[in-house]
Amino acid sequence: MPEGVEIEYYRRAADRAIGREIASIDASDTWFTKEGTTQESLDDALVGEIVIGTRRIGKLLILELGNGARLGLRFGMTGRILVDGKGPIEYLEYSSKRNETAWDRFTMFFADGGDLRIRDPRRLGGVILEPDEGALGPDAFTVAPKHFRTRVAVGPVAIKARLLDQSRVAGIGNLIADETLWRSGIDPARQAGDLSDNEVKKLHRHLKRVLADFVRDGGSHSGKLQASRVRGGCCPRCGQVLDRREVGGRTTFSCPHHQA
DNA sequence: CTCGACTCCTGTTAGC
DNA sequence: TGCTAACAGGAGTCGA
Repeated sequence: MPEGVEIEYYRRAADRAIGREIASIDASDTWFTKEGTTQESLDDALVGEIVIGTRRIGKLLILELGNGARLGLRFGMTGRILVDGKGPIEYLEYSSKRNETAWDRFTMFFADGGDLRIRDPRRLGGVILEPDEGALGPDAFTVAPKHFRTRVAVGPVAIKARLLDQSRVAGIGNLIADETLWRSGIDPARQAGDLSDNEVKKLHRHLKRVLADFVRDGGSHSGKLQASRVRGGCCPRCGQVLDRREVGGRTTFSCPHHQA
């Protein structure tokens, strides 16, 4: 469930790596290194270098190194970041509440004795040297209304599927999408291109509010809809039993009464 | 190019 | 009690 909101927390945590020298890398889980990245390529590019910055595009966290190298970190659905043993999030919705060092899939050891690691029970995350940032759309936190309209509100695809498409706008996951559509009063299955100008504006406005609320309240599980995202759950606004469907390949909850 | 269907990963939980 | 099957969702691949 880490969505753009959680990755922003992770990025802030990763800021604690800035200024520190990388002594060694453990990328021995070869499933976790993606797109040709290997233990050897990481050793060559990173060991002895200093972390000089962090960035985030959608759900992709990027560490910038003194030699110009970039390291991309992905967290899948259950991945957490730990810096010097501490993480910004204790446990994730839909993930284990246990903490097992066996779930550490990637570790960056610093010369000062600390480390940065990804703890991911389900191994859906990954590590990519020089990730392709061009494949991602503009970040959901900063996307302008104009870009939101031209990239998202087009075509016959369900609006929810569009919101989840990282190449359109990056950072929206299942919970942010459901909460935003619920607040906007828009049915997730509506064709993206059929939304009125007013609905598109409303959607964009609510997206920004949802992101701000989720950052303030602790994560993507902190929405008003979240407690009702269970079979038989009722709409917090009108009390109707929520629809549970699959839209855009994801479990989707929506109110049959006020989302049209 | 677009888009739905399928696949991957594995801990948790519902149900028999 | 112990087992199995369904479920969770991010993201890549494939074929129409």
